[in-house]
Amino acid sequence: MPGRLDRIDLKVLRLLQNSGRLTNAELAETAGVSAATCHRRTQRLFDEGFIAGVRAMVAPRKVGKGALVMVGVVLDRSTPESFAAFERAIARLKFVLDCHLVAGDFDYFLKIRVGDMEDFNRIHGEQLIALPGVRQTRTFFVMKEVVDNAPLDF
Amino acid sequence: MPGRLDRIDLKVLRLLQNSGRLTNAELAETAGVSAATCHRRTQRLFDEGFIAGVRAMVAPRKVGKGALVMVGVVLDRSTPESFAAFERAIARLKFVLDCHLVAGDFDYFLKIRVGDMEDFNRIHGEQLIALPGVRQTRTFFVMKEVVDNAPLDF
DNA sequence: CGCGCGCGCGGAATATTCTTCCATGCCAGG
DNA sequence: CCTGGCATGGAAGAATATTCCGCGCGCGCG
Repeated sequence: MPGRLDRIDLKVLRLLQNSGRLTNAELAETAGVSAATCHRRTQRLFDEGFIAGVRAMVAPRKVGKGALVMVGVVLDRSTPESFAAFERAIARLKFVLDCHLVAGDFDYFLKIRVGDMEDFNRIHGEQLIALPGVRQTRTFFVMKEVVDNAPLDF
Repeated sequence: MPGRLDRIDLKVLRLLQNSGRLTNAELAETAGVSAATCHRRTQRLFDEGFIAGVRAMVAPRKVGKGALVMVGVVLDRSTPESFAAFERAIARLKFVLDCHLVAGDFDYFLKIRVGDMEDFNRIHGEQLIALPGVRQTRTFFVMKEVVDNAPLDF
């Protein structure tokens, strides 16, 4: 790990996590350093990979992606090639927000955003169960999003 | 819903989702409109809630949150009060990134970020099973993050 | 048809901000 | 004490944001 984070770096990180479009001037004032110093600190956070990117969080319902579904997947075989093929295929599916290889009753957990249940059923039938090596899937429709994509606490 | 999105709005939305710190000038040029128009469009996207916020995505491993865990939760009773109490308590736990009420074998699905397994075991024993109304939890350690928090496709 | 209205556009001007350069202060090692 | 390395803040020129203005277009009404 290239560098450690002092109090100011942490402050900048937290500020940018909450408001990614804060100007450098605003950051500097809140963090209590000069604009020049703040600018250097911020750039370092980007350059050294502490900030992987800055993203506008689009409201899903506003763009017709109001339905959230969690899906547990079990594969036929537990071979490295089997896993690799599945993961390669998953990467093409844009509606998959999360895909994690897990230990437990499932091989993978998926988090999927679609327009509605009908939308999901089509996708499930046409694309999910057709993924390479899939033995079974278990679908958990989300009825209420209590917390979705909360900011990281550090 | 207040307004629809034309081709330019969509372009700006997608650009900002991928690079939330693009300047208005850059946005304008890429979207093919004047800076003034682009500025108005962008502000509307914020004002009308199409963009819920802009967030710097902090690299979890860089800040000591490299471990991801999915947890299925079953409550004792399925009453509205029982759900409400659980949700209220969950909101205080900063390490919970997602908490969704689902239909199926579980009542809730949680996505949790911590430092490591030991960290999680402590939290599980001290905080998760102590949440109001929890009958049982099932833990799925994430062994590989294939896709994490992918941008929305719209 | 012609007219006026509303709307969104781009250009221009001002205010703000970014970005870099430079000189200073601080600290550790010789 | 001196020296080198390093991070800082101030200052200045370049870039940007934000607002104001007049224009053109389409639409509905007289």
